[in-house]
Order: sequence, then C-alpha cells, then structure tokens
Amino acid sequence: MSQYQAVKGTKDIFPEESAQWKYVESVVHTLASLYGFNEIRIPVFEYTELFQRGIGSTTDIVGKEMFSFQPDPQGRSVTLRPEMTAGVMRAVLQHNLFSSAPVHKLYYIGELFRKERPQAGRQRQFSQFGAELLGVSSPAAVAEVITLMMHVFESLGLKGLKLRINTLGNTEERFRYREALQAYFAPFNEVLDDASKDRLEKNPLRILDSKNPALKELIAGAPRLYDFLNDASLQDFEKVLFYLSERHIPYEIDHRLVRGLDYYCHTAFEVTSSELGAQDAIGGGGRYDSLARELGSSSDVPASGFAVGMERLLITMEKQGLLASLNHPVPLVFVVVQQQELADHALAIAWRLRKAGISTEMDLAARSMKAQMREANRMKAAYALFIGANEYTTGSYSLKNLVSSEQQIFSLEALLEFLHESATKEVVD
RNA sequence: GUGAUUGUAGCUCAGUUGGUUAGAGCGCCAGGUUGUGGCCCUGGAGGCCGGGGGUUCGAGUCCCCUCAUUCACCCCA
Repeated sequence: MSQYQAVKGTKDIFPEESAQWKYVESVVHTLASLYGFNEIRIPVFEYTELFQRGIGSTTDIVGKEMFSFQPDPQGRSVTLRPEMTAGVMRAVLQHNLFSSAPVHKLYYIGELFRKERPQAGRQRQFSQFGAELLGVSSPAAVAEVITLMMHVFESLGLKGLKLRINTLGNTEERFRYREALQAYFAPFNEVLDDASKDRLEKNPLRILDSKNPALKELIAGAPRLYDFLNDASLQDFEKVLFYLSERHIPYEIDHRLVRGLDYYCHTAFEVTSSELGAQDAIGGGGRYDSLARELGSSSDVPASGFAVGMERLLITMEKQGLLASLNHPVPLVFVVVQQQELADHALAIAWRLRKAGISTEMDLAARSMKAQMREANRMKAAYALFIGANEYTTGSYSLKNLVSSEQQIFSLEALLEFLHESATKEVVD
C-alpha cells in the first residue's frame, strides 16, 4: 500500500479503459454534430452563487454536496461544478450569444464534482456528456434532445434502457399544485419521515418520488399534477410524446417523476438501466425555461437539455459485453537489437519507420534479445524487426511475423512498402 | 451525514483452537537456447499481514480506536 492514494470517490483510468472512453466520446462527438450541436467547454469551477441561484438552494446538491473554497482570503467563494447546465447558461448569457443568433445548440463532455458518499455508480468526481438547446420553446426542441440522447445509446448498442417521462407544467401551474400538495400532506405530518417533512415546506413535489415504502400509499392518493395543467401545457406534452412515438422511441409516462433540480419545468425525463444497482439513472433532463431569468437575464430563455453519466454508461456497456473488443492501440513493429553496438542504428531505423507512419516500439533499456522478444509479444506487436550484425553488413532487414512465425528478408525500400501496406490493411480491418 | 462490509505480495486469495524463518496461483525478472517471443522446466525478486494502542511468555489470528474499501440509505448522472 503506497503512502498516497487517490482521493475518496475518484478513480484512475488506465490505457485499457481509456480506449473505451475515447470510443464513447467519439460517438458522442459524431452524433452531436450530426444533430447540429457544437461543443462548448467551460471552466470546472464557478462562483458559488451561480449554483445556489441556478440549481436552487433547497436541493441536496447545493445544500450538502458542493466542493466550495475561497481562492483568496477576501475573495468570493467558488465551487467545483456539480453539474453543467448552470455554467453553460452563464457562459451564453455572459457573452450575449442571443444577440448574434436566436437559437444555440451546444453539447459538452466534462468532469463534475459532488461531495457524496461513493457507492456503485457514484463517485465524487464523475463525467457527463450532455446537450443544451437554447432559445426554442417548441416541444420539438425537447424531443430533439431526447432523440439525440437515445440515438447515442442505440449507436453504442445498449439494450433494455427505460425512458420515463413526465410533465411538470409551467411555473403557475406548479405553484397551485404545490399548494394542493401541501394541503394534502399537512394532516399527515406525523406520518411523514424527516426528509419528507422538510420537503413539505421547501419542495413538496419531491415527496412524490420518495422511495420510502411506508409512504407509498399516502403518495398514491395525492393529487396529480396532470389535473392542474391547462390546455396549452397538456398539448405541449402530447406533442413531445407524439414525436417520440413517431421516431420509435419507447417511453413510459411516470406521473411521479420529479427531477431534483429546481429549474425544470414542463417535460422532464430520465433513463434508467437495470444493469446498475441502486444508482440506476444513466441519464436525464428536461425543460428549464426559468433558469436564465434566475441567473439575471431580463427575458426568458426557453431551454431543453439532457445529461448522461459516462461512468454509468460504461458500466452498463461493460455488463452488456459491448466493451470487449475495445483495446488500446498496439505497435505494428517491435525493433529487436542483437548487440548493443547496433542500438543507435536500430533507433535510427525505428525513427524512420515512425516518420513513415508505421507505429514502432523498441526496448530502450538495453535488455537481452529474449527480453526484447518477450516485450514484443506482451505488447502484441504484429512484427519483430531484427537488427543484427548480418543485416547491418548486408544492409538487409529480417522481419518476423509474430503470429505466423514466418520470417523474411527485405531491403529498406521493400520493408517500408511492406509495412506501409500492413498498416493500412490493419486500419481497414 | 447514517448503517453494514472488507483490509495478508503487483492481482486473486489461503493462513487450523493465538505458537518458530507468513504461503499458493497468476503476473514480474533471470536462466535453460551468448541471433528469435508464446508452451514447458529451473531459479529469483517482491509482504511494517492498512495504521495505532491493548491483552498475552507469544498476535496475521483476540479487544479497543483510527484510516481506507465496498455496498446500501438519502439524493442524483
């Protein structure tokens, strides 16, 4: 056990695994641009007030999960970003993007930080990719972000994911519903658990998705938000569902789905994976029209977005056997030196091969031929190129195929040509 | 923040009712083959038995504390 270990809830990603990450990221980049989203990269920390205003001070994230610190004794408190949406909106408003175009479609991949107790599928540093469609209030906008998200899952080959969807209505509807809920739950105050009592005051909607089995019956009898929605809100939701059906995206309406963040309105959705254990949400999102105003914008900015947990996505892919064939790149050629007097010559050859675009490795530690061959084998190099006294004097090159064990002699030109062909063939395979 | 769980070699794990120099498999290194890998054989390196304290003639083993891990609650990706 070494003296230092990674901070609680963080983890190292070694080459085997980083190859998997790169693959998923490449799919995200490709599909996001297919849908017309462009990448935004924002700072990993922001002033703490941004998250307090944006996410909402009653949420657990702001209440107890933020990594906050003060860079200067007199300075303002800053916080490692616990989610992306607030920062993206801040960047868009700060740079007045809406003065140049009415609609902005942005996506991101990045690390987030939340001070929670780690468990399966939950870390203190984790990654999400996500997209935000800003400036459009049409149901087509939410449908588009959901479609992009589901397209990524499909493209990666994931099976059996469940999309649950609900509508939270507009601010006014939710306010009236909130009062109705408080009126409903108030007489049962003694029955409620501590967390729910707290929520009754601050955010009664969240009592609805409590997992406490003791409250199940009580919750089932609660008034439904659906009954508080006006025609416009209902039609908006119906239209979203229509788009999903038309695109063959299966969903399940869940009237108890309430997302944890204060800024959501109208459509809210969540995707779960049965492969994940207790933390089974792999992605989620919704509409958040009020966020911009919350952050000081003078006008509303209709917005839709989703976020997907990279680690949870990768765990699910692993369980479904979708990562087995992904490996880090291996060298095509391993240069083996017979005697150390030829090491410089071998280095020169390796350099020439690399300049010619042929991935090449060699032992830099002056080890025995046997050790060099073992290394080549361990690296799964396709060929071993022998640099020995014979080859050196005759100006020839012995190349051994490490799979078939066949060995043949080349001139330098022929060698380069042969390896170049092998390299392009590998890429095609 | 609460509960439970597990800490012995790089990895996966043995280690009897407390009893001499703490083991195996895999991996690593070297040799068997001083111009050729994988398979095989031989040898080798590598352990404050998570840390601290206590009980005992004696602790990897028992007790207390602590740190860390994992899982669950809460909540979320």
